[in-house]
Amino acid sequence: MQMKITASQLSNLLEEIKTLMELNGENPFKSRAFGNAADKIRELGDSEDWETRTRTGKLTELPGIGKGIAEVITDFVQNGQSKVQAELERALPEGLLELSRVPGLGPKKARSVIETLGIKTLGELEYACAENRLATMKGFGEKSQAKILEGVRFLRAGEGLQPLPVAEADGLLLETALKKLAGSKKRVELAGALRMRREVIDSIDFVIEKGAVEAADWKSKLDELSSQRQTQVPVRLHEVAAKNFESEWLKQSSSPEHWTELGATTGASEQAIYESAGYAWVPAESREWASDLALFKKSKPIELVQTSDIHGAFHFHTVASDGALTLEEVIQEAISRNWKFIGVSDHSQSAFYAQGLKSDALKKQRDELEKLRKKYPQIRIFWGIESDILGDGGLDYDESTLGDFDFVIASIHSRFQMDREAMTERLIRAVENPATTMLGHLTGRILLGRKGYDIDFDRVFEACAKHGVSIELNSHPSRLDVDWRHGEKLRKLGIPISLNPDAHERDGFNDIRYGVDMARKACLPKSQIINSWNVEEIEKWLKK
DNA sequence: GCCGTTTTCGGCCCGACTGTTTTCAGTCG
Repeated sequence: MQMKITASQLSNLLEEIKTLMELNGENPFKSRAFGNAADKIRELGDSEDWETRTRTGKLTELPGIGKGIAEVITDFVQNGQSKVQAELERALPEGLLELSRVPGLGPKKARSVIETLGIKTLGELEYACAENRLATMKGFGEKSQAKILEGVRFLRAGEGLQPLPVAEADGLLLETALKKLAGSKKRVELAGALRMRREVIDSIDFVIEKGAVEAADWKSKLDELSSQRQTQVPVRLHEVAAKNFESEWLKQSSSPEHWTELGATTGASEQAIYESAGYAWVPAESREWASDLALFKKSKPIELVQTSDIHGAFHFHTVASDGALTLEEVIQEAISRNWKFIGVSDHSQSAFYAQGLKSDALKKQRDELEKLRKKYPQIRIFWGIESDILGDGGLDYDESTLGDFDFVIASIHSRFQMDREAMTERLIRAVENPATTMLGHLTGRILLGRKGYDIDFDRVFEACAKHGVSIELNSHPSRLDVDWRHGEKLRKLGIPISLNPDAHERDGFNDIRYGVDMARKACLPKSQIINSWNVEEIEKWLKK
């Protein structure tokens, strides 16, 4: 069966080849070339017809794609697999791919662990750490062993777990298949963690009407779909009689705490069940804490933000630092979404790894921005910077440079290893800086990849409230940081929350929907979400 | 591997940190 070739298939392939080359110790510039080509393809997306471009030999017209990479792509498009990728995989020592995922273990050290200790799996590595065998190896010691052990435990906890967007794609695939099997007479609905928009998904749940599908049919359908699925997240079907469908659907789309707190169990619809208990309908994503239910009292339910309330957003990177779009392209994309405002913020000078902007680059961007403001009067363009928070809590430019921006996002990008007290002080100092508008990705966590650093949230939140500093809800699905679980504190302190895509490419604009999901999970009122404010309100707030 | 040119080679982003070492390799962002 011929499947349409998508940009994400191709960029994933090239990205994987890049990783395999790194692990194989290839020339770093060569592997980077594959990474660059992957970025380019992702950036162009499916506006390109990749099959036609491949067939007609026009791949090399794209910058970053030369003869070599065009051959790899052609091979993949024609044969559905890549010889280069297969060869690289063959050349790789067993276990290297898995072990190199551990924070602190790069290609060199992972290889050394495999060769010296004969370790091939995370489980073996964990055991070797417990046995103190790593610490005795050349180039390793007590501390690196402890760090690696922590990394292994963190990764193992993530097995069978997937980030929301990845599991969501599987969920849609399965939902379509299930509904087709069930036909129009029997109901099938998505429930569980996916319907609740949890940031990490541990199972894909459906509530189905009794007799909707035969177990054997579903099993063979699942087998058939397994090659198209991107995850091994377990799938669960909850079968229920038609008369109890709504109540079961509600139960399977709520936390146990929420379900218990609600108390009511029967009704013709979810809405009716909530109403009979004195509440307005609660969206599934907001059914987490028992105490949040009170926010939905029928007399005066909380108004949550929705995607249609989003008039704009802050935190976009451009080609001036590590983004893929030019300043003008970012603005045009915002306009195409009917946004009323956009806040661009490239990296600051200390962010070498991301080509942070030095003073001449700042001036250049500012001049360009002035021209674009005239050219696109239909949108308010805020000029900002994502300033690194330095080790001592200071920001990255002098006071007068910082004063030129409309807004400043203060973020930590280095020195993650500080203890709780030092990190808390560092953040508070950044909050106290009069130039700071908002705190970026508060804990630096990478979901399923890296724990955030430990801070005293209460103290940081209180400092934000005191100094009128907003907190970013970084909407990249691997961050979703600040965590929605802090919703009650943020609500009580009334700290303005900014749903920031932190976009480095066109696709990143879409991530804001995950920010909306998390804001709804946090039960933050719409009025607290900066993106829903009109331009005058934002300008007034920024002036303060 | 890609690119660009003063074109067929040489450069491609690089600084900080960590833990190890006893002057630096490896990892990270």
